[in-house]
Amino acid sequence: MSDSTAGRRRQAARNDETILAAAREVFIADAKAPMAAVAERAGVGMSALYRRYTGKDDLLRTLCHDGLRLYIAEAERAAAEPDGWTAFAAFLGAVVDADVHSLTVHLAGTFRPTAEMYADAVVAGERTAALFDRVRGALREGVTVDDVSMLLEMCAAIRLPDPARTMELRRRYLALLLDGLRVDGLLPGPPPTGAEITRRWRQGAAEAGG
Amino acid sequence: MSDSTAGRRRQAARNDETILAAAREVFIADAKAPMAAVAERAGVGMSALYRRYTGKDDLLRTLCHDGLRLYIAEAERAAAEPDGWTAFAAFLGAVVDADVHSLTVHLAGTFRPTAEMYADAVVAGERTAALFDRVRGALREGVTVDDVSMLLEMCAAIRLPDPARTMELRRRYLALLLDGLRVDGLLPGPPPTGAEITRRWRQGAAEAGG
DNA sequence: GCAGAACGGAATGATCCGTTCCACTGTTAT
DNA sequence: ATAACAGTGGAACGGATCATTCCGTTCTGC
Repeated sequence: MSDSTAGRRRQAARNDETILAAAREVFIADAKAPMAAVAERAGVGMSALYRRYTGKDDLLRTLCHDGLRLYIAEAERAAAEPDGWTAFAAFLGAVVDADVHSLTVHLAGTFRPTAEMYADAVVAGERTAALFDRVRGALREGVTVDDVSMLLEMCAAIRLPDPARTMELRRRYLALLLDGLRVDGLLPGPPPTGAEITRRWRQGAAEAGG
Repeated sequence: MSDSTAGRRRQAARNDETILAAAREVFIADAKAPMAAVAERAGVGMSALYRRYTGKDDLLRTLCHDGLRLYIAEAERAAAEPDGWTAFAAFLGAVVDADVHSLTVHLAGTFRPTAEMYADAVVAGERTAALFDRVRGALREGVTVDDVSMLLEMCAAIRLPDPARTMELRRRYLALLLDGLRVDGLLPGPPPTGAEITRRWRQGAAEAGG
């Protein structure tokens, strides 16, 4: 084999990446897209998909897990930042930009999560909490780390046909939310509970709304 | 006919309301719910639905138009309030509580809108602008009325299995957003354009994200 | 009683989609 | 060379989901 540029092996290796990237794009744009859409976007046939993944579940799980790992990686990268608020804001910005939410929460519930994925979800929660603790003093009373999940959800709801414009607007409203977090005064209603947040990771959570 | 309580006519008249209410509940919970789900929720058969509406489109259009009218009604009710900020906040609260967004924006694009609906959408925009103008002075620089649509979209994204809890949390984050609107300082990125907002009312806007 | 409005719910027909299958193409090892 | 095969494209299959229609029934208004 060595390095023949157009070898079958080479093509296959390149397809590994191509397919994953195509799947990410397609499922970020529409969580319920058909497998054929992924094949078309990647410019490959169905066989190329099913040779690599045992089924749609498998592909979705992979994508979701990758998103989770990205989330953790961004949290750890941000943690290195000396200023707590900068770290917190940069982390949220990165997560919003990468549309991690569409890759994780919106895909979870579609398949049975791995034990490993569940463990990583726990880690993600811990990393978030660590960043959150560093800014707690700057935030208004009564705000909890579980509120952060909801803020991310809200940002993910901003969705326009143009991805670049979507990112721009999400940043705009993320800034608005972050400013809101530092205003004085109690917010109405109890914050979300941990159970309300993690429920999404259990299988069977029906998609609602469209 | 007159007033016999259990007459077929009476039952039919009551079904008019029952079906509409059931449809509202069902389609708020899931914009893509099947007609059978509406029938079941209403406790009627399919015939009762198709006797009243020529098809699913017709029912959806009716629901959507009702939502639009509710939006306008709430805007006009709020306009009577002497204090501008109170009016603005009360209006947004009412719209969020009624989940008007799920009834209008999320349903639009599923069918071809009536000319009358389009006209009402314009009126809705005017009423919103009128309320907005009264608070513009209190808001941070660069915020436009089109931002308001996006804030409503963000609130609508908060969605839990329990409707009461959903309302509670939406109120919480609406308060956060409103506070954020009054912080000093420019927000990043240009605000949404009117075209970006009204695009949803034209037919063919594919649902994205799930 | 009778004509028919109103109804419940099963049957229909179309569409969509995950998955499988098969013929084909280059590659590799002998 | 050439056999054996990994890798592939894309058509075909089978199940599921739905909007809509249809038919037999019930009850009202006269």
